[in-house]
Formats: sequence, structure tokens, C-alpha cells
Amino acid sequence: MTLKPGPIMAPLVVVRRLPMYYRHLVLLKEKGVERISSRELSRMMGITSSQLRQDLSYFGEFGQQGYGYRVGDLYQAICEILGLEKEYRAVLVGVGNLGRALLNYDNFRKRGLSPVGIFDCDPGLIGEKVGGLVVKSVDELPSFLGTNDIEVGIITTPAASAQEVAQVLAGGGVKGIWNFAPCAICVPDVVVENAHLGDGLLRLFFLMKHEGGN
Amino acid sequence: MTLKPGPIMAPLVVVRRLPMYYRHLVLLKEKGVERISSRELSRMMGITSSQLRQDLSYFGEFGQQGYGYRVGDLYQAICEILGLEKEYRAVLVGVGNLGRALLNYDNFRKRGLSPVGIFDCDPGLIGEKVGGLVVKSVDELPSFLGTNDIEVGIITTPAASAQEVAQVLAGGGVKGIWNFAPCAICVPDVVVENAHLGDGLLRLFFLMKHEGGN
DNA sequence: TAGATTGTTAATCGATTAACAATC
DNA sequence: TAGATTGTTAATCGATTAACAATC
Repeated sequence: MTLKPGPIMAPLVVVRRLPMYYRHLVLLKEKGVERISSRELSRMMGITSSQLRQDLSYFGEFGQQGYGYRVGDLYQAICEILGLEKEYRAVLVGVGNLGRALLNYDNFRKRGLSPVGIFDCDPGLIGEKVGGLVVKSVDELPSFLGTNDIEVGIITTPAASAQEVAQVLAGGGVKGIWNFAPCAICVPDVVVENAHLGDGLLRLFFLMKHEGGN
Repeated sequence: MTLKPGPIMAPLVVVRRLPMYYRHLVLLKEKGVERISSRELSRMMGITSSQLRQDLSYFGEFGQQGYGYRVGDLYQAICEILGLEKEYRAVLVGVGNLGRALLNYDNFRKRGLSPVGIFDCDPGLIGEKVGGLVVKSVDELPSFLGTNDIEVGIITTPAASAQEVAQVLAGGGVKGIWNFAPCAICVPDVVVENAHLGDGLLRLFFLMKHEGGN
């Protein structure tokens, strides 16, 4: 059970699989499973056991020969790899339906995302209470970022405002932006994760057309 | 400008890039660009021109030597590959904030998704009008699916109800399910696309931790 | 025609899988 | 101890890139 020290550089394709490992380990913990082999876990996830062991080996050694993995330990390890051991203070900009959906989504708080400020430009919304927070005017966003130490910005505005909001967030010192607006945003020195919600629909259409019921 | 006939089998990794091609072509069309080379388009997208040409070659021949691609023609071709030339009749189950956000999301109608029925189990919601549709009780879902020809089901319920809803949808003959509930669903003979909204957040955390501002 | 750029083939690179020594 | 299963090395497979003949 050793996590490699220092910054880890795993191939991007492995990084993309990490959330899947996380999800399945949460499921196992909930079921009360204490021990699992790479064979069983990989079967659950629809990958090979070789790939599972290879993937994990980028980050350290978490199992025990002849025994497998202790679910709790592997879960802890994946959490640490993903950076889930800490709380991330976040602001959300754009308190429409999508923004509200995210604020009410349990998994976010569970995973360490802690919304501390929510902003909109609609005067009719400002002052309203959503998910325990009062909606503030976007005009106050820069000063809010200045006085609070915010690491994550969530953009749930229309596409037209997204880039401008991203620049304010970057200027305010956020480290990461989670962008739900259907457009690319471009800011230096900030990690950006684009949700691209619509992409899933296009893939669904493609598979419906070409796999036609298989 | 020829699209290969019949069912296409491109590697999954190519299929996953198709929505990106689509998005960038929409952008070019909006800008009024009429012609583009693989070199320019690939640079826009952050891939190599070789990869772009290789990807497209799975589906047909869409360019012209010495000239490049006519944006409109390539756009049309990608639409046909993705199956966007037709309308998909859809039901949405779970009229919470996320469901409302999707119903109001322009891109869906633009891409040929046409919601014709929305369902919830909350009696307080039934009868309410959302996005031009009246919320019906989930109890009516089976009979609605029986009398209307529905191809796509969208699940925006809590995790606990998702599997049950998926089975009703499958039983009602839908061809594809777009699942936003944070859990896997399992139904035979139906294409399922899981949104896994939370995965993006975990990847953001990972990159913030390991790329630390780069 | 000369220049540009495609579609495709061949070369390279990287990711997945198989196999196994180490060992619990 | 015998059986099971890891972490890792080597082999295979597939995806990306480079190169170029075809041709607009």
C-alpha cells in the first residue's frame, strides 16, 4: 500500500479512467465489500485485469499478492490521487436551471466541492436564496474573488457570456474552471474542463444509427 | 464528396471525436467561412492534419486536392454520419432543475432532438407546463410510449429511480437512452449513453493537483 | 502550368494484453 | 505448504503521424 510521492505523470488515457475507478469503489464500499481482486473489479468495470493493474501501477502499489485489494484502502488511494482529500471552495456563475441542478447535486459536496458564492446578471434573481446561498450580482464577482480564496469557478451562463466570465475568474485567481457553456473558453494558467453536454447526444445518435439495436 | 454507403465501423476513438468535428464546423459556418484545409481545421481543433484526414477517410471522401474542404459540404457530411438529418422524438423523465435545463437547451432542438412528452412522479409537478409541454405522471409513461413512436428517452431522475425508468423506456421501444442519473443502468437492445456529469469534476481536481498551473 | 492539398500507405509510437516471477 | 493474486516485463495490437503519389 504505497502511493508514489511527488507529481504523477500518467498517460491522459489513464487519467480519463480514474473517475470510473472512483465510482466503482464508492459502489463497493456502499455494498460493504471489503476485499476485491483485480479480476473481479475489472470485470465489473468492463476492462481487463491487466489494464487495471497496469493503470494503478502508474500511481503506486495498493494490493497484496495472493489477496487482492482492500476496498477501503484502494478507495483512499484513488481519492488521494484525484486530490479529493481536500475541500475546494467554488463560485458558480449563472443561476439558471443548470446552475441550480448542480448546486443541488449531492455528489459535488460529497466529492469536496464547496460552493461559497453564486452570481447572476439578472436583477430579478439577485437576492434570491438558492441552495443555502444568496445570489449576488456578477458585478460583485471580482471583489468577492479578491476577498475570498476561491479555487474553482463553475460557468453555467449562456455561451455569449462564458469567455468574459472566465476572464474574471482567472483574474480573480481561481485554479480551475468547470465550463458548462456550449463554447470553448480560453484563459492562461488555469485548468479548464469543458463539460460539452451536447457531445453525448451526438454520440447517442451515431450509435443508434450505426449499431441499430446491438 | 462521397459518403461511404452502408453501416460504418470506425474505431471508437474516432467516433468519440465526431462531436468535436461537428462543433467546429458549426462555428466555421457561423463565421461564414466557406473553405478550409485539413491543416487549418486541425490546428483549430488541436489535433494533427494527418489525424483529421485519417479520421474522415473512415467515412468517405469529402475534400478536393489542392483546395481543401467546402465547409458547408463537410458539415453536411458530418451531420449525415452522426445521423442528424432526421428528427428524434424523445421523452424526458424527471422534471427537476436538470431536466428543465435540458428542455431549455437550444442545441438539442437544433440537433434534431424533439421532446414530445415529459414525466415526473411528484404530484405537485404534474399538470405544470415546462418548455411548452405539460408534465405527465410517470404512471402514464408506458401507455404514452405505446401510442407514440418514441426513439429517445432522457433520464434526469435521482439515481434510485433510474434503472426502473430505463426498463419502462426499453419496454416501450425506445432505441436510445441518455442517462443523467449518477448510476449505471442496464437494459438489453438499447443504446445507452451515460452522461457521468461528475467525472468532469474529478478530472478537473486531478489536473489542478498534478498540473498545478500549467 | 505550378502550387496546394487531398486520400492513403507505410513507419512510428503508445496503449493494451499476456505471461510470469515474486510473495502473501 | 499450496493456492491465489499482485506488480511488472515483454509481446501484441491499434492509433497516430509522416510521407507522398494523385490530382484539382
